[in-house]
Amino acid sequence: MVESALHLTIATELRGRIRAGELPVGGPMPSESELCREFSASRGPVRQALAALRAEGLIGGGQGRRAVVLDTVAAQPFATLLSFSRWAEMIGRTPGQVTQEIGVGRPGPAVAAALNLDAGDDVVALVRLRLLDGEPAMVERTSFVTSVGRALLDVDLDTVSIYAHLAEAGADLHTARHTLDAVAADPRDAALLGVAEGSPLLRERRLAMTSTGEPLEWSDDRYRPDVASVTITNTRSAHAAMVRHLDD
Amino acid sequence: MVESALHLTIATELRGRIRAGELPVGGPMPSESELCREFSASRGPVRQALAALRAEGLIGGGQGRRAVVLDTVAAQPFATLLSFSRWAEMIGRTPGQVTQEIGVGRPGPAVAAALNLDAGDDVVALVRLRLLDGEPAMVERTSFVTSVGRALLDVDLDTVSIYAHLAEAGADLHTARHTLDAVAADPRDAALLGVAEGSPLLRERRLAMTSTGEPLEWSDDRYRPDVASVTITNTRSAHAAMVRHLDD
DNA sequence: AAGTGTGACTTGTACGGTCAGGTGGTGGAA
DNA sequence: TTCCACCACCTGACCGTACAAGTCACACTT
Repeated sequence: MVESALHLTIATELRGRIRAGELPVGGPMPSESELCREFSASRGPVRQALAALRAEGLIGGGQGRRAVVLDTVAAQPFATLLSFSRWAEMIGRTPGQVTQEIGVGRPGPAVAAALNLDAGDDVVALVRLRLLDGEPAMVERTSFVTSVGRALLDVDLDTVSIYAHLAEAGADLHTARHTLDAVAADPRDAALLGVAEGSPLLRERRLAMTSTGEPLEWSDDRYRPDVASVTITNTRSAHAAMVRHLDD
Repeated sequence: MVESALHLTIATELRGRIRAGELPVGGPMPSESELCREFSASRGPVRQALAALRAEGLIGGGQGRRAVVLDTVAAQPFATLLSFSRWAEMIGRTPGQVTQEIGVGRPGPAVAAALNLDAGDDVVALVRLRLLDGEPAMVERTSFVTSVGRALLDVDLDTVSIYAHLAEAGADLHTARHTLDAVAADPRDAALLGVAEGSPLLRERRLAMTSTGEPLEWSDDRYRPDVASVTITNTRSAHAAMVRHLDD
C-alpha cells in the first residue's frame, strides 16, 4: 500500500473525526501546533489540510481564532458529481438506467459549440432514463466526442457505468462545468419521468473536459425536483463546494 | 494603507491577464519559477495564487506539466453570491427592488428549523421583487434573526443594499449554503415576475452564517430561468466554484 | 523509421524559520 | 466591581531549501 501524501492523511483523519462527532459541530478544531505534534508534521501540510476542509465547508473561522467545525458532511468528490451511478451508490440508493437511443451522428449547433467541434465532426449521442431504486429520477441527453464515445458503442449501457468504463479506457476526465436552471417538462420528459407536461424540472447542463481543457462530453440532464437538488457552500475566504443530494 | 497580501496581488494580476486574453485560453501559464522572479516572491505565494485560480476554474493541469488556461471568467467572490445588488453591478446591470412586505413575526416551522431558533424567537421577514434593468428577475423571501434584522426596519429597503447595510452594522457574514432546485410559480410568483402560473422557476434557498456557524439569514429566492442560471466548476483535485450568471 | 533512454524542466510535497496581526484571558488600576 | 492594559497564544503570510515524481523533447539505438 502506498502511503498517500501527509496533508491528505491529515485531512482524511480530520474529516473522519468531524463526521464521527469527535469534533462536535460548533466546537473548536485543535490548534495548528497541536496537529503538527500529533501528525509529526510541519505547519505546511497541516495548513494545507485545514484549507481543504475550509474549501469543503466543513470548518470556518478567522485569524487569531481557532477554526470552528461548521458541518459534518463534506462536499462530494469529483467522480460523484460526474457520475449518476456513483452518486446513487454514495447516498445508498440503487442506480438504474434505461437506454432510449444511442448512435453516431451530426450534432446540433448548440452541442457543436459547447464541444468546440469543427463543421464535419460527428458525436456519439445518447439518451437515457436514470432510475433511483427503480423510480424515474432523471432524463440524460449526452453527446460524446467520437474519440471517447466510440468506446461506448460496444458495451451494454444498461448495466455498465459509463464513467467507470471511460476511466478504464484511459479518458482523462479532469474538469467539469455544471450550469443549473429550471425548464418545463416537454412531452418526452413528462412521459419518461412520469410527471405532467410543463411541470418544472431542474436542468443540469454539463461540459466535461480534460486537464488541458479539451471538451469530452456535453450533457443535458433533467431531474425531477422532488427527487434531487444541488447544494453549494461558499465562504468569504474560500470558494464554493457543491453537492448533489436527495430530497426526502 | 496596508498593501494587500502578495498572493492576492499575484492572483489578481493573473486573473486580469487571463481576462484580457494576454494568457490565451488553451495556452500554458507561466511556470512557477518565472512567476517567482516576476513578482519577487518565493514559491509559497505563487502556488497559493495558482491554487486560487484553480479553485475558480480558471486554470487546470497536473504535475510535471504547466497549468493550462481553461476559461476567461472566474467564479464570483463571496459577496457577489450573497447580494443580488452586487451581482447585478458586477455583470453591468442596474439592480432594483420593490418591497412587498416587511415585519417582525413568528417564523414558520421550516424557517425556524433552518435558523435553529427556539420556540419563542421571532424573525424579521421580508418579501421583495428584485429587478434587473427594471425587468422582474427574482422574488426574494428572506427571514433574518432579530439581532440582525432589527437594523433593517429603519432603512429604505428600496434604495439601500441590505448586505452593505448589514456589513456596516457589523454583522459577521462568513459562510452561506445555497440549495438549488426547480419549482412551479405560485399565483403570487407569477403575478410579480410576469410569468404564467405553474411555469418553472429556479429556486435558491440560502442559509447565511457567521464564522462560528450561527445562522443569520434564511432566504427563498425564485429566479425567472430565462434571466439567470448558476454555473459550477469542479476539478478532480480542487473542489467546486460557483457562479451565478445572466442568460442572454 | 520506429522505439528507447536520458536528462532538463516542472510541479507536488515537506521541512525549517521569521514576522505581522488578531483574540482572549488575566491581573492590576480606577 | 468595573474597566483597561498587557501578554500569551494563535493564525496569516512569506522566505529559502530540499527532494520526489511526472512530462516532454531530443539524441541515440535498433
